[in-house]
Amino acid sequence: MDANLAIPAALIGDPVRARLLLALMDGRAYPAGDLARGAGCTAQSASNHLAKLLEGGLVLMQQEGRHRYYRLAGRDVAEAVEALQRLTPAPRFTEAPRTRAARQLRDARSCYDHLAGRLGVALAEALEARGHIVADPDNARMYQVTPAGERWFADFGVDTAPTAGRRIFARACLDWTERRPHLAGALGARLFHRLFALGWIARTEGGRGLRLTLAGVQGFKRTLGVELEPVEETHAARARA
Amino acid sequence: MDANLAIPAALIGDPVRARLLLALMDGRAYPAGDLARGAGCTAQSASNHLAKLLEGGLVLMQQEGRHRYYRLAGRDVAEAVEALQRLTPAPRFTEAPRTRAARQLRDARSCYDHLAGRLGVALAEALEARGHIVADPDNARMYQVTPAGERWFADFGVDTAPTAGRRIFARACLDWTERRPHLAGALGARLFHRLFALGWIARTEGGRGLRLTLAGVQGFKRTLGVELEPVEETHAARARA
DNA sequence: GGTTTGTTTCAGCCGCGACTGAAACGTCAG
DNA sequence: CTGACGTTTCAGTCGCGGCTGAAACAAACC
Repeated sequence: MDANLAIPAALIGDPVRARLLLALMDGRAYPAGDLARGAGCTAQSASNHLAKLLEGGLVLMQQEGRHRYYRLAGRDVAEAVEALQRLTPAPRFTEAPRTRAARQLRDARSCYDHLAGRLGVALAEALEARGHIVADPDNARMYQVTPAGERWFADFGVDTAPTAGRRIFARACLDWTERRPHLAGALGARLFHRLFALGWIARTEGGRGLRLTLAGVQGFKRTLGVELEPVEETHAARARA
Repeated sequence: MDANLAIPAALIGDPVRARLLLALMDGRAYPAGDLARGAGCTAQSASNHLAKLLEGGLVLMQQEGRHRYYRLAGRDVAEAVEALQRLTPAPRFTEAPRTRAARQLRDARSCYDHLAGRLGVALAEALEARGHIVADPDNARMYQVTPAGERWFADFGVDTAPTAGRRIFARACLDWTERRPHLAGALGARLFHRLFALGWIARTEGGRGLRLTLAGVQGFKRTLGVELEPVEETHAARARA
């Protein structure tokens, strides 16, 4: 009956730790140094904070050679972070992010195990516009897959059979930058992996974000009739090309 | 892109503020002094903390004479608190709460706008055992209402029409003390109000909890065939009777 | 083996924020 | 008006916890 929820809340309540957790929100595992850079703090500081997060059970760690990879402890942690994000006031007249990396992150990123950012929102809205998914009238946080949508997903190579793990199937996850929903849940995760397998999206070089490839631009145009712009590449990647 | 989720998290991260928020989790409004007593802190301390919660937008305040009533700012706040509660380690071999008030709270309480505690879990399990609701196979956090359930709810005086507000209809809310789901969402809220209107449950005197009345014991036996024990009354209420 | 890199540990400093007692303020009752 | 009550404000103290630089430690590379 005690207020032990204050423990995880206080862990998330430190700005540096919050940034570390946000950097981990894509569900992947990163070495401590990368996270320190991503959170904009020194290595000692990150190490200290990550140790606290580890002890608090919010992250997991596995040692791999001389690297220590940290990742979110589970979906519950990601959902708590999202729930807290929803309590922040919406940035109504926000300016465009200055750095290219920040812009990439706004444009397209992975959110634990599905697609997020402007691309994620655009995809969900395209699917909805084409009648493949509809917002659940009873539940603002869910999509329903229409019969036409079932066929589209099947053609696209995404299984729409209910999940065995009793996981939310087609969740409408409120995008933290766009403040509009994108497709999450088991269906969102499957679609994300399929897009990856098709080469329509790719991890950005060094960055935390995702990149819509030229194949993706053409693919989305063909299958959904939606015009998207390829995400700008980094200097390094452009130089190499 | 900044980590402003740290602000609400830090607000919840203080043990006293967390207790204040837990005391408000039933969704009702309480004067500051009551909350101070409930959280076990001085009036000054509570006032200070409540001012911070107010500024952070986690609670709302309305002045009524010389009282200032505080209540949760909305469902989002309650859901964030619940999400954080899920990150706390489950008390596996917890001892029975010592005080009568704490025991009442464990037995039956309201969780923002629906029934929780042992009674809430027992009710959800009875509804599930009778086949009125089933756990959604695709979504661990949702119930589905069966055709038989539709009839039962209608007979009981609870409307099962989808909600206009696009709110989650039959949510399975993980009970924080029992660690098992109870019925939440719009359907849970309607059922809660109906139970209240029928006089099957009542607010405890002075406490934060709920009381299963004798009418409730008989009613649950008759309509669901489930044997429940009336929640013990307080000394004061017993003396008055 | 020596060096470099990734990461943690340690000790010290420093500042934010929570707690306390006293006092002020507003409202209601007589 | 006076007193009581609920609540907030203020000033002061104090301790927890984050930051920093230096050093230790471990693994990999030459």
